[in-house]
Amino acid sequence: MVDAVEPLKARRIYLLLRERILNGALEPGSRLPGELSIAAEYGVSRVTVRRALDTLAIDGLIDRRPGSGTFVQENSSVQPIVADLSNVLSHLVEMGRRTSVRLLSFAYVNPSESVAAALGLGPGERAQRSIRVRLIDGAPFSYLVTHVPERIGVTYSEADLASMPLLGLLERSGIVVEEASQSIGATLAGPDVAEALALEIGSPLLSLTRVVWDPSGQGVEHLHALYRPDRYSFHMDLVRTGAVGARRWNPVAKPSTARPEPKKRKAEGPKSLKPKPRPVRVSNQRRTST
Amino acid sequence: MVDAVEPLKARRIYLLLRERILNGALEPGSRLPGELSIAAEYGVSRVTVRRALDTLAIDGLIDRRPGSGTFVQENSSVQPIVADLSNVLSHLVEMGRRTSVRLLSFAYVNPSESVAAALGLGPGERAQRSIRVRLIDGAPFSYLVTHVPERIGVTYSEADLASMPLLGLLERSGIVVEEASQSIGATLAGPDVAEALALEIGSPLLSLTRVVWDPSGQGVEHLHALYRPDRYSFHMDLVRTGAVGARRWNPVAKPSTARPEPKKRKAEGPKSLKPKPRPVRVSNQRRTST
DNA sequence: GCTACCTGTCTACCTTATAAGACATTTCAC
DNA sequence: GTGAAATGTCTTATAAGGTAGACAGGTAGC
Repeated sequence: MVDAVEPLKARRIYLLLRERILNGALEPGSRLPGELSIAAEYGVSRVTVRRALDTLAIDGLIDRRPGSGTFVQENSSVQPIVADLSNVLSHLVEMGRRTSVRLLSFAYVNPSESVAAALGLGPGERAQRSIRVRLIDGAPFSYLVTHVPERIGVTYSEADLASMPLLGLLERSGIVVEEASQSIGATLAGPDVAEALALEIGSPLLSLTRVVWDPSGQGVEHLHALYRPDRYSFHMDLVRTGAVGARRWNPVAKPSTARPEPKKRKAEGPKSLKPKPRPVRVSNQRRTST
Repeated sequence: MVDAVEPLKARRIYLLLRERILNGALEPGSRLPGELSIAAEYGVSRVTVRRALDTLAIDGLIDRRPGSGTFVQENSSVQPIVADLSNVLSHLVEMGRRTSVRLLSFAYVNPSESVAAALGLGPGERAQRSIRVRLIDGAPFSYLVTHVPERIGVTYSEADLASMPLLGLLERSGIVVEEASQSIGATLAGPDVAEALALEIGSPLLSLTRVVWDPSGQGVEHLHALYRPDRYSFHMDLVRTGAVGARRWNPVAKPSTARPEPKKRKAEGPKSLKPKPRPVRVSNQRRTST
């Protein structure tokens, strides 16, 4: 990694500005505040801001014009892959893009206490741990650490894992996968993950932890996944249900068809991670067709 | 702001050790190598190692015993609030905890292009923008930026917004809220958000963007929410449905009763009864800074 | 042309991180 | 008890990151 290692504050500001540019909060073509304004905003000196801007310029994210200002490059906003939460597995195929997997690690280990508890393993019981990185069009976007009870893990090989989704392997082995529970959070990239995902240390990551059970309530898979938010985000559609006073949102069970591929990409500037500001009338269509 | 942000090498070592602790490579209760050994291992001075260990101690991940050694803490994980995705609004009340709201900003503005597009506003059409911070037991955990079309925003007052949920206000005003679309990602805390959430600049945040429509397909609310992942995370239970070859996950429609927070952590014993795939809370992710 | 504001560049100075030790104190195995 | 090894607490010195300000030169609005 070329790294260039800017010091702390400069790097932090670099990451923050980069984030705002990539997710569209700073619209392409627009002018950044002056270096002195940025310095004041973040409470640092102008030199430090300039170091951050230097790196952004190297990245090709900004265009600095002496006398005029610093501008966000036009093409710098990126549309992340969108994973529909109700259809977690098949979305990648639907996107019609090429994904591949790199298997970083494969071993039988004594799992940590939290993993053992989640899977319902007894003390001393081992688990197969694998670490994989998923790439789309050659670019890594997820870092997956899975634990599977040893007795289940032995039903497939390391080579299998490098070429097939884990859930598919489990089902091929006759494991019935029925229920799962997952939570979503955020964290920062540590050294290993940063390198695997081609990120700077300290970059933000989406974090997903999922435990999968078979019908008997026996844990069959523990997944800890980290996603690059600029390349991957979760999406879901909701409908409002329930009587007045007890209303709540329920997820829409969508058919597993592909989402209409976005044709244009300009200017949408998805605030944070909004995948596609989604044509407003779509809800109309769906409603009438339902 | 207490964090003191260790510098480069110390931070790198902190992150490395932290990762090894969190993913179980360093077993809870076990002793770390001596400070001098660690220093030699990473090629830094002992002072630097000690700084990293200081931070780990503040995080509660290690226990330093003079003369004896440094040990990995047994558990001590902070449980964040858990928001069930299918019941996003009411979970806070269900938790039986006191939440309050601080209204930071309230104004009618010209929305950014992306917000205008999401809400279906015409050019020049204004929107009411409010910025609120939610606190639980006095501790801030979310930063909410909402945009509402001006014609709808005028149906309630600034004081209303400071005391009632926005969706409640909308429904009180006769707006029928029917569909929504949201996506979840991760980002870094900028200066204003960091201050509002009592975080360091550059801390990781969960990001949620939601657009709500009425039955006619007209956008009524655009929400951009940022959550402290150490205090708030999303959770969902899933079931596997569909025929072989077209299987996918579907969310479980749960009754809106409160979930007893599972404090158990051990093997769960005989789980012959399958009906309750109770979420075994996995303390995978931990706060990273603050 | 005048002016205000921007980036580019440089200098001098201060603060902090890191290194490399010395030394005290505690713990634990023997 | 003794001694090895661990953390806690200093010191001194060097390196690196960050600050503050001045100044040159370009650009654009008036």
